[in-house]
Amino acid sequence: MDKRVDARKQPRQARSQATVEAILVAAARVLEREGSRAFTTNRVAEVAGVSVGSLYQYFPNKEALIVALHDRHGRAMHRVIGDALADGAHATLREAVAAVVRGMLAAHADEPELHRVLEHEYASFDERTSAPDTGFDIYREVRRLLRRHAGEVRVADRELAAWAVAHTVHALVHAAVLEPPRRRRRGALEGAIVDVVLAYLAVPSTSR
Amino acid sequence: MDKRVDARKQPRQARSQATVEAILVAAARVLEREGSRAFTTNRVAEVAGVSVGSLYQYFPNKEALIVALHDRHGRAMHRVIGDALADGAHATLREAVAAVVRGMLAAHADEPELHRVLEHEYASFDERTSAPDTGFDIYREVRRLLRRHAGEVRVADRELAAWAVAHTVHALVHAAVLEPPRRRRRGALEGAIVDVVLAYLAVPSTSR
Amino acid sequence: MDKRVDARKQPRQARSQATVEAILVAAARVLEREGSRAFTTNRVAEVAGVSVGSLYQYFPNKEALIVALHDRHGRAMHRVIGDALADGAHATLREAVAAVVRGMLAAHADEPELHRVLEHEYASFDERTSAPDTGFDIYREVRRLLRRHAGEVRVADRELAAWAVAHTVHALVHAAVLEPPRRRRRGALEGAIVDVVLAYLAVPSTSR
Amino acid sequence: MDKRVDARKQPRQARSQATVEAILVAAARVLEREGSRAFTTNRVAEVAGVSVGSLYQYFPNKEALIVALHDRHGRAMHRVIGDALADGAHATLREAVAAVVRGMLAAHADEPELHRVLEHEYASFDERTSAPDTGFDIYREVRRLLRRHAGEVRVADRELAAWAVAHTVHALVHAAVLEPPRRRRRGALEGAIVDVVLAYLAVPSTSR
DNA sequence: TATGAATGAGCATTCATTCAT
DNA sequence: GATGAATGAATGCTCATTCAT
Repeated sequence: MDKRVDARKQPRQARSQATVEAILVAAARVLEREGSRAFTTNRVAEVAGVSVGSLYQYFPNKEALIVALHDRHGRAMHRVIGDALADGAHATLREAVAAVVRGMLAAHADEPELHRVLEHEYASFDERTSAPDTGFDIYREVRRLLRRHAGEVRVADRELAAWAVAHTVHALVHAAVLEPPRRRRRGALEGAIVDVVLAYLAVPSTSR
Repeated sequence: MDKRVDARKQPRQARSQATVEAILVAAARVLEREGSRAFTTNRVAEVAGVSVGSLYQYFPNKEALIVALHDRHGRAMHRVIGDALADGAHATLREAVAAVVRGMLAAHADEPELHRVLEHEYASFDERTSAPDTGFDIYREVRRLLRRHAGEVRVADRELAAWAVAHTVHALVHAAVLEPPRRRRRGALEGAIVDVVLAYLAVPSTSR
Repeated sequence: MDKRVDARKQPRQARSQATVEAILVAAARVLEREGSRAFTTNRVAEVAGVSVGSLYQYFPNKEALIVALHDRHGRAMHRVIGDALADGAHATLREAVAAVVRGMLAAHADEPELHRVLEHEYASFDERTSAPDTGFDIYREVRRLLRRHAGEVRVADRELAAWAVAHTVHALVHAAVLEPPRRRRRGALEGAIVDVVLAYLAVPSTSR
Repeated sequence: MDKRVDARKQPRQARSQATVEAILVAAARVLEREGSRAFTTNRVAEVAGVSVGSLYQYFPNKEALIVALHDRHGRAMHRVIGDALADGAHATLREAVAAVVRGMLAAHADEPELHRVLEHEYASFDERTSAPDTGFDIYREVRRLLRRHAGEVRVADRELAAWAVAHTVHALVHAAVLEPPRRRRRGALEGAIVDVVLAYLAVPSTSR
């Protein structure tokens, strides 16, 4: 029996939407500033300025909060990448990748802790919980990116490359905001991330 | 006031050492197979076949188990890298990196879930917990690697490169055992990881 | 870092106040009838007919129960003494002391065991516990008493006398309800206590 | 079924006696310096420099430690009073009482905390525990004192007076070492205690 | 709808006591 | 006798969730 994690009901009135919004903002705030230990439904409700009961009116359980936040973040990333791939937005692969990296860094800069915690909480759900796919398939996005700039991509196995690039960018963006090397500006980190990706994509892969 | 997480007492008798070992094995097993939610001291003791009391005889609290496991893993990784860098072990940078990647993949293959969970639990400790540094500084290792093969390294900022490489390898190794792309063998993933690293290190970085 | 022992939240609704009251009554009952060993938060909640959770809603920890009970008792004693010292209440020192002793005996008669246990538990708090002063300073009360009836008091060191009287009355009242001598009625004990105090205060103290 | 609290076995060899002694000294030390919370059999054994097993060789359970310490203290008090009442030791009642008070103060001065804690622990034993009477009956002692100096005693009910005196002295001696008034020397406290007792005994009691 | 008091299963941790060595 | 590793029942406390008002 799967546990429901989708929002309990769609808020239709403006007031309800405001409540849902307040709860999600509070959830993110608690996760970011107080850590996952403090992330209790009562605390979130308190920070949101509503009662626990109201929280449960819109979210069937605690996990639903995580799912909602995760989903939001996924959509934001989707937008970032979509913008970078918009028709005619960027002439070269490097420019496109740079745009994506810049967008992701910006999206993670404000609440770095949040995204690390979110990721783990989301991953540690019971198998029984059917975390609905948010419709954001990063693979697809990266594949689109590689296809669109196929001329500049030398790697033989494009699917494998998409896997490597997706995980590399994700990890380096997180590292950039959570454990940046001493004394480097964000621009330098952005450059390094782009370099890693570009060097890989531009050079013919080892015969194997 | 820091929370102690170091081992409570050094087991001297053979019996005690066996107990400590059983507890750590059980802790890893629970984390791997039952997830962090099931990771309770009572459950760990049960799986280890000892009483909770015995667990607390050697570990001052639950976090100490995480620290011990994390520490063990850190030492193992240290060994893997150390071996790959041993004098005359590998002639080229590619061979050295491949050896490291192969060793890390092997070390993560058996209990992939464990390492993901471990990482998060370790990271989510309170500030108050003084997690002792395990003495394993991956930066230093990577820097050593780059220095030793300086001739093959083109990147201008070697420190920044060490940061990028360390995080990239770490992330891709984890991804390889946790979310591998469909139908690729481990050898192919190893190759891709090495390619990402090598391409980056071998190509002159963007002026920036 | 002090341990908080003050009430966690002020009960506002009538229902909450009833709960708090039930918990305190249960706490006193358990202490009195089952002893300090049985004084567990679960037991108190059970006797109060509420869940442990409710107990913790109003008392941050077990010690807070002791503090609350101690505080209550202190206020009651304060009232007893205050009444005995009210303007024009008693013409002579003997009458005033007798009124105080009578009031204290009455206040301790119902739950003698409770007050003994309470006293020890309260005294045995960790240094770290910041037991708030209940505002009941018996010294001050006794000093007031002696000052008001200064004409009948012969002791040279009035401060010292206050110390002696306070501790004597306290001890004898407790002894009267906990370990009374065989076959004496309460009136006789009251008389003896008053005699001890009066004789001391009325007779010029030894030169020393 | 009563719980045994008497010493488990009489140590006959010198070594055993030394062990028992070490354990009791350690018990007193822990109670005095670390409080009743820290008073665990393991801690006592550790401080005594023996193993828990050895502790249980001589004391059937934790309570037996309390009983033994209580017993020791009782015997010491008995000796103090006995000395003060020895034939021809003191000519007047005041001198005898002063000797008793001085002896008791001295006996409590070193480990004041110990005696407070001891008293409560001893009192809070389960009914089921048959704490053996140590043979020290303070009433008898005080009655002997009053009888011997009958000429100076004016109180009508000598039994009642013994009760009052015994409890008063006990309480004031404890208060003198635990909560002495500011700036008074021990001599002054001793004087005050003697004054309280003497004034009471010397003055004809109220008709009642 | 909103509230927040109430619930109680569950978890980390302690400690008196035993017993194999 | 002595040791100290092992035991496990018991305790203080938390927090997701419910439901009467």
